Amino acid sequence: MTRTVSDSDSVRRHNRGLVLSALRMQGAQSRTALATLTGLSHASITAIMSDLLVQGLVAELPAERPDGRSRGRPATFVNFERNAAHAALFEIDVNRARLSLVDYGGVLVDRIETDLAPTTFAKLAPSEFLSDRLTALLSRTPTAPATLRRVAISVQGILDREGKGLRWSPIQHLAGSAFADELAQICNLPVTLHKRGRLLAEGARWLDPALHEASVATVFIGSTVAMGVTFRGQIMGRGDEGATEFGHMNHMPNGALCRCGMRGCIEAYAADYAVLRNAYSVPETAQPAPAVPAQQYEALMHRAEGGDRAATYAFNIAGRAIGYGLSRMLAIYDPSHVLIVGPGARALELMRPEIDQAIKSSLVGKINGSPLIVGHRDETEPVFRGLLMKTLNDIDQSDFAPLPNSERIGATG
Amino acid sequence: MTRTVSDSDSVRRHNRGLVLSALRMQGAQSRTALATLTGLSHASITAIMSDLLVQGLVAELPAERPDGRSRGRPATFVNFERNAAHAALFEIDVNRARLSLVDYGGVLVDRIETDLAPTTFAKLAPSEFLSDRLTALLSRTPTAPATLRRVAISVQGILDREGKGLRWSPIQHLAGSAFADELAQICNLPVTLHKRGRLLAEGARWLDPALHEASVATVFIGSTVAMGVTFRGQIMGRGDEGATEFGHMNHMPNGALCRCGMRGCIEAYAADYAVLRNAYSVPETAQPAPAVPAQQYEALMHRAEGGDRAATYAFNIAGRAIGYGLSRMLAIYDPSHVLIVGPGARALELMRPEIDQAIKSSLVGKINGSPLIVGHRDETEPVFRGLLMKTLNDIDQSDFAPLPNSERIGATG
DNA sequence: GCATTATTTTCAATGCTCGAAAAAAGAAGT
DNA sequence: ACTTCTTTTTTCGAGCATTGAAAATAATGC
Repeated sequence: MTRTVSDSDSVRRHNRGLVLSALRMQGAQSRTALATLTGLSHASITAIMSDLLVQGLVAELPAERPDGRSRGRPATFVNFERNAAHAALFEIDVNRARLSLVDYGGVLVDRIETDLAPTTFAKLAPSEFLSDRLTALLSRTPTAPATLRRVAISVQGILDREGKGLRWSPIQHLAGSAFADELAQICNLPVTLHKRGRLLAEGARWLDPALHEASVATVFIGSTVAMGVTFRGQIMGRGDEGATEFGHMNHMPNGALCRCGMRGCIEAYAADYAVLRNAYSVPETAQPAPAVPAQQYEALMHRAEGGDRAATYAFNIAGRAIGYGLSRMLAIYDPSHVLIVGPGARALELMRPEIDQAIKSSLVGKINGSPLIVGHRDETEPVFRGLLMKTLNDIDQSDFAPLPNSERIGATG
Repeated sequence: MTRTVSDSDSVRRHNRGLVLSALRMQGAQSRTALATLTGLSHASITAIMSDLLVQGLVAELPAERPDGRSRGRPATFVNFERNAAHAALFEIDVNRARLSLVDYGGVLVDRIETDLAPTTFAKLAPSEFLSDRLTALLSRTPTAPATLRRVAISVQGILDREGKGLRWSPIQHLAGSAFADELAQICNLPVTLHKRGRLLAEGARWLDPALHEASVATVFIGSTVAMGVTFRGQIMGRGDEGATEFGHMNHMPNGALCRCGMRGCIEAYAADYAVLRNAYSVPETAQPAPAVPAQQYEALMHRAEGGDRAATYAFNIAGRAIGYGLSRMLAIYDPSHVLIVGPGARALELMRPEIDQAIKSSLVGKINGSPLIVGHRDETEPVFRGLLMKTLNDIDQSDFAPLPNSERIGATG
């Protein structure tokens, strides 16, 4: 038990949340449309909507449609009031950090990019770096600081069980620092930490409406291998924040050396550096290259597509590792779709035969059939999109779903 | 969106559910205790309770405690009315079927066991077999048929995505038959199908109150290898009914021959027949033994405990397969506890070193640390317990949570 | 027998939802 | 230009479940 709520105020709160997420998902809507989307009565929509309008969270759009051909009273559309809130979104990668300012309507307002060196965080405390970047960004948009409600950070690595810090990260000198909490102290705002793979799953939901309620595993293949999983539209993984660690799932006991220092990880067979290593017959126990230029990886794909034996072999190995990883995942959880994103998505067809075969060699894959495996171009946008939508959704539900203008809620008798 | 409810009746429904599950979990309680357990007000408990009493779902216990020393008005305890409902629970195993009649209080009323031959379901349609057994059971308890509300069936194998039928099963001639639906037709009752591994997880929740809200992977090791997983008290796996297929997760590409016909499954290294095969240096591609007598398996454990090389080796191999399986699972989902049950639980200490090492060789295992792995004696009871509690809970929530004595619910305006 | 103590019920108030009817705002027809 | 039609949105009256506080209940202790 334990959880339990007073349930009464929670109904209203829940319904507000329903309205907000309908708007979030479908964009500007008329009240009538919202009633059918949420299943609430028109009367309730009117009530909830007038609250939202008073609070300035949504605004009525100016009447449009001068193009005739609508019979009755024209609908007035409502949508998010863009200035109702802002969020700052960090995407921290191995060699780059990107900070985006977005408004409550989900529109990108401003953006700063910063290169990262392996030593950056050795010299400068991560929280200082972040607050510095944040200050720089905010100074350029005078109106934003007042309405900034969240700082969200995308990172790679393994989060602790509370999702508060990194236990391990491929980004040098980042693990072990409580930078999220520190930044929250400094800027006095909620700071949330998100595993990149998880945001991939969140982003995939918004890429294609058909996937929004489906069960999807989104696999990123590039300089790392990552995965995020949704189950009927819900993000899976431990906690709200933990996430799957597909890239470092073991593929072969005592196998190839991975960047993480362990051996036999899927990443050590399928990431760009692994393909490179195998294409050039470098021993699989050799230290992984620190970074692989995009052109070099692309060139390998071309060679393989052109029939080059060594390159083809390397992609076969990669496909095999991905395939067995998927087949092992299918044993625990089987999605209807697998989305391959990132630079490696372009090499999907080179890997597909081995992937298919690996899946077919497992009982679940054979019996239930393989999920639909599709590649998706967009390399980095799914992560940004995921971060954006997750953060806005969080503001909707946590900040704006309660607040019925007076403070005490519920029956007072 | 899409789901959405009218919310209003759903509040009442939800709170009734809260009361019922508090009772289910904690046993007989006073109203005051229920108020604190559910977080509802005393007034609401009174209202809900009087409904439940009128409907005959719960009953007040006769005042007890003649032993003095209680100051104020003595509490009257309420508990489930045992005859409010009955459920019939089938546990179908490879060589045995067990049918139990239980009442709404969770008490075992009657039980029939039947041996199964590999040809049983070739000669007799599964649904006929089941309805025959059911008739036999019900004929012995005249009062039960009237209040029978559910038939629940535990099976092994792979369920289809809807959880309506078996796609594959180690039980001969069972897959492909729509016996659940057919039985539902015959006896005109809801018939639910449950994967055994999943019930294991359900059962584990009830074994130890501390585990009820924890994240636990329960692994059965015996003639098969199965797993069920809970996440903060919620059963995981696809759908409500699908489940994890740990035993047939691939361990080694192209590895040992499994009973399922595939190669390299964990089961093919860790089930009793696999240990036997390895202990006697039978090639791992040899056809698995159809059944291993319990004594023979026990004897192997004794030999290994006594230091016998071949037996120790076999259990090491088993531990390795289990360990890598767990390590791979940890990448996707990491529970705080792993419960090992079944005959193989007795061999846990023989396997533990290899399990530990496999987990430590993966990044997540190394960084986050190994979950707490404990063995649990009870061989078969967790499954029964899981089937029992899941079915009763289902009756609570689905049948008894609505029904506010008149039919139309909600505001009527 | 009366005060004390703990459990349970009663009571009045509150706030949410809903359905139906009314109002609003144009388009179409004459 | 005015009425009729159509669709959207608001208003209104009612029902329900919840809650906190107060009252009732049922023993024990002195």
